[in-house]
Amino acid sequence: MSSKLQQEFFERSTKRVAKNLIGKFLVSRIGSTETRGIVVETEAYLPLNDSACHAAKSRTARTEVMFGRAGVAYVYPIHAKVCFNVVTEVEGQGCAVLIRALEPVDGIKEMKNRRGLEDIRRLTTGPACLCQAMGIERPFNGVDLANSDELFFQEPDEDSKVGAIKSSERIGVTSAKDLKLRFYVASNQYVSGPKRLRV
DNA sequence: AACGGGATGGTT
DNA sequence: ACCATCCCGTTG
Repeated sequence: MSSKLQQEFFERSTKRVAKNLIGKFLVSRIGSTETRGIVVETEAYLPLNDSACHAAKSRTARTEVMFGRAGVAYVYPIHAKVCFNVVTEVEGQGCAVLIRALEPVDGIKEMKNRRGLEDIRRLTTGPACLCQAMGIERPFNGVDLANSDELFFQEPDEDSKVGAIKSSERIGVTSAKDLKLRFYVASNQYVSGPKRLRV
């Protein structure tokens, strides 16, 4: 029987949560539609000494939920889209893990509808893409994922062997470039990547 | 009130 | 390489 990840899972170090979320399911049940994917790429945004973390600059209306309970969704708008994070650590720190890519598992037809395209490789590769595919929109900001039936993480039934996890610099950030806080399944085709595919 | 920069993504 | 798009924090 697969189980919903609880608050304790998220109330740990941000880096550890980012790593441990790899291989878990992300599930959305909106209306009669269920979509599900395996988390294959995350990024940690730390409570201290991380200038790329939204909460590091200021505690404002936008970042308020990052200072709340672990396990709560932080959904923020960017470039007319949204990205989805889960808040980590003990309350009041201001940190979260960004979900950057999923491997689609269930509800692929609905994902295609929401994304308006057929190519399965492009459904959930990228933080804003997966939000659109899963139906995650701004009202999900502040939702407690441990106590929601609409959006939550789930432990896979069996050991869903996901490949080796690697780390790298985070994508798209303009500060704290040196921190290797992106985690991804190296062999997975749904992992996103820097635009510039330089070697 | 206005300004400018994004934890993006799609097109040229 | 370029830019559509729009929200939000900052500044005046």
